[in-house]
Amino acid sequence: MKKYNHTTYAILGILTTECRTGYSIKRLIDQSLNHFWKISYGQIYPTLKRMVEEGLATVKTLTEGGKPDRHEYSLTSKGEAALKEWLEQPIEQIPHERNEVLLKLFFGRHQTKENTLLQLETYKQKLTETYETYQAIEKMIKSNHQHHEDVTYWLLTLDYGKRVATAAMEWCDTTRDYFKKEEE
Amino acid sequence: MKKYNHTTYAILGILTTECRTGYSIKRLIDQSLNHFWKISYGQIYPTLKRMVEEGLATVKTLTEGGKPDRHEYSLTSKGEAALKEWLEQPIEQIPHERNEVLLKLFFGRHQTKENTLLQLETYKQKLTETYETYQAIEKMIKSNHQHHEDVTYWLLTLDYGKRVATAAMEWCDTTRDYFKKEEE
DNA sequence: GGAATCATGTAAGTAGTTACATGATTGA
DNA sequence: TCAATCATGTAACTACTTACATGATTCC
Repeated sequence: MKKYNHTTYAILGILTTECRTGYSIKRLIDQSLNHFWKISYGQIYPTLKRMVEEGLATVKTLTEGGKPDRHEYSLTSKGEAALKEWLEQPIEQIPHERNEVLLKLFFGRHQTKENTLLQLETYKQKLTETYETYQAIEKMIKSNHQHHEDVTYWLLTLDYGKRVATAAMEWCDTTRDYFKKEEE
Repeated sequence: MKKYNHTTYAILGILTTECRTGYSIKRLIDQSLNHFWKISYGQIYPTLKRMVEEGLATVKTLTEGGKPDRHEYSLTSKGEAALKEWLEQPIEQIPHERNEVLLKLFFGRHQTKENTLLQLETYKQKLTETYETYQAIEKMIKSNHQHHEDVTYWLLTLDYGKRVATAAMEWCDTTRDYFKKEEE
């Protein structure tokens, strides 16, 4: 079967929920997948168009006076099959993260200790905020039972985010202590 | 001061080591930064060219019969200043990882349990390999004392990679157990 | 009255990958 | 003799972001 890009698969998956428009797809991503998958309108709208051309989805245009036309997308059986096929495919590569903090630390010899410590503080601060966002999302998902069939899976992805963030925060602490000890 | 892209800063940093050519920059990245920063020749060569145009580096061309000309790059004081300035800048955003395994799990309702378990197994397998690679890099860095001034920093970035990989592996185990229990 | 939400999309630009092209030397 | 290493680079392509443009409704 033909291969599509990641954005297409992400949208195929989202169209299995009750999200039907580009706008609501964006909202779902921002609210629930944002910790491991971001996407912009500049990708969503052209991708939706292409998906219809490819026969993965159909579109119904609802015209209302004044407002822009509302485009409601639905999966075709071809779309469903493509999603299933992708889900069954084991991943080829683990994601390679690009980490700016580590890049700066890598060249740490050219910085002052104070600056390195500041970088670590900032990073930990951001990680803490991220962690709190995860907890907020978790709360929201749990209280909003509309999609109860998906909830378990969604929470598992959040658990991943929390664990990784925790490990990163612990690294920040250990590394900070290391530099503090060196200062003495 | 003018802002440059991440690739430029990465290369500025590497030019503080004894790497002087596009080829050896690529090698250093593959051997030591690969766990959080990848880069291809298609980026390195055009970036080096631009860096010379911008006055961040100078180039000396060494012609030898037969072989392609060897281009040796050196930082200018402007280049050093740009690197220092970037190092002092605290990061604005933590890296947003795109994780295909999580994306598939997010739509796990449309998969069989067996398939989800298989995905987790594959992911854990890859993480294990990654972890082992980190240990191999660590060994290599420790035994190769040429760059001893940088070694501490390089090892810290590896520690990060190991911790995060460990957390991810633990998540794999917990999640697997969760699905195994459900099966009963 | 003004911000937020709903709703669409495009154009220009940046970033990055992959495949291709070339060819000498060194070591097993 | 064959693979690996050294060494350069470009062209085509894919992916993604940001800024822009439009405008009604709803809530504070």
